[in-house]
Amino acid sequence: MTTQHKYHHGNLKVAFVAAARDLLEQDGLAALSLRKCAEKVGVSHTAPKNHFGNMAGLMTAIVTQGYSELAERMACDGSPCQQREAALLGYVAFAQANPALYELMFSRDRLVNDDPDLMVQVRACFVILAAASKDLGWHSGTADEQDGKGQVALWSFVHGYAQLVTAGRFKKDNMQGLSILDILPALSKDAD
Amino acid sequence: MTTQHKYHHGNLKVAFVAAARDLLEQDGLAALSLRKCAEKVGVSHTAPKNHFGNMAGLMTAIVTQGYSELAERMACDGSPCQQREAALLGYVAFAQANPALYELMFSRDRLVNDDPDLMVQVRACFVILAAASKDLGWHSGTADEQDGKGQVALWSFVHGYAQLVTAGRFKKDNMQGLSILDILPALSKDAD
DNA sequence: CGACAATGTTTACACTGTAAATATTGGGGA
DNA sequence: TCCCCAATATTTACAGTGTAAACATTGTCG
Repeated sequence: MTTQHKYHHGNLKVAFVAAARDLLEQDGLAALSLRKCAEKVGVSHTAPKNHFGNMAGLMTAIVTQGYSELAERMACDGSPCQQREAALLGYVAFAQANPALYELMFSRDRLVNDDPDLMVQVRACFVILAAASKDLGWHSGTADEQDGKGQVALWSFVHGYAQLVTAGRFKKDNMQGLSILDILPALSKDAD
Repeated sequence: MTTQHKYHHGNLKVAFVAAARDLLEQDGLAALSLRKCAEKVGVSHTAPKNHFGNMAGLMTAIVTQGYSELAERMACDGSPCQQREAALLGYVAFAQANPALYELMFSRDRLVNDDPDLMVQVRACFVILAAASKDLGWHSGTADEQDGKGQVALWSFVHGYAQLVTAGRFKKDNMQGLSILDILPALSKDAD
């Protein structure tokens, strides 16, 4: 009974997302296809249409899960300084652990960008990064201006670093033994 | 005679790259296809095989041209401070003017990453950014250490900013009237 | 218990990249 | 000059892709 094939799979949505993520990290973004996912799950290739609509819908679901996991990786309960370090290290670690998914998460025209679930998870990540950019001391102006600029600056920095690392644009010559905490400007000010 | 169709196109390589870039910025990265390029050029759909080998070869050619243009946009003959400003503004302007091409330029598995021509152009861009990161004053350590970290930091920063802007991850609320020069930390130190 | 919505399958179609065989052209040596 | 050959472009073919429409199965709720 347990392994018996039923006409209704039950939770095909989560099975599809899992299969898609396996294919994504195993063979790369270009090799991801609905039909391979369907074969992997053991279901006809048009089954996902009921759950995701189309390819963009499936990718949006994967990416939404990705942002959720990214938020988990960045979360920290310690001091502000510890929060910042955890967020940055978690961000880069996530990108390195899921490079193909990370690329898809910042793709321009493959996702349903106005998907409500996706927007919620993206916002959750931004909130964590916003908290991590408090009291950076990078900018002048009022406290609000400092916060606004600091948020944009910190996210730009960590995202650019993560993508350039995962895309292989940094040669090892410059990077051996360095983490993002060593590269971030003026972070050492309150580091110890 | 001038518009007469010849069996040998003449300079089909540059014609294909131009057609591909048109399609790229018009319909997005997902809509780029060899067959559409061929139709646009007015040639059979297997013609590019002799020049580019495959899709990755064509994309590599487009991206190589992109890096060349990016270097042009960043280049500046003025003072070090002017060079830095020109490089950063040119970088962001290029990304905003060619968002789909810019995304492709940092794609992971669609390009021939060890292509000699591509590596030359990528390196040229890095050289300009390295010059622009001189005397940033962001890091401590020896001059060499400062330079190495500053190069990685500045490229991370500008690339992350450019991609997050073109990907629409920044809401207008935080960004109205601000340029990257306003966001860069500690750049105002020598800005005036 | 029966209708109905949810879910999955079958079939079909247009489109894509790639390979192999073929055709055309132009240029460089006899 | 002429002919051969390499470069270049075409034709044909094939496997793979996403998507739509029609159909089949299942669970649920009145």
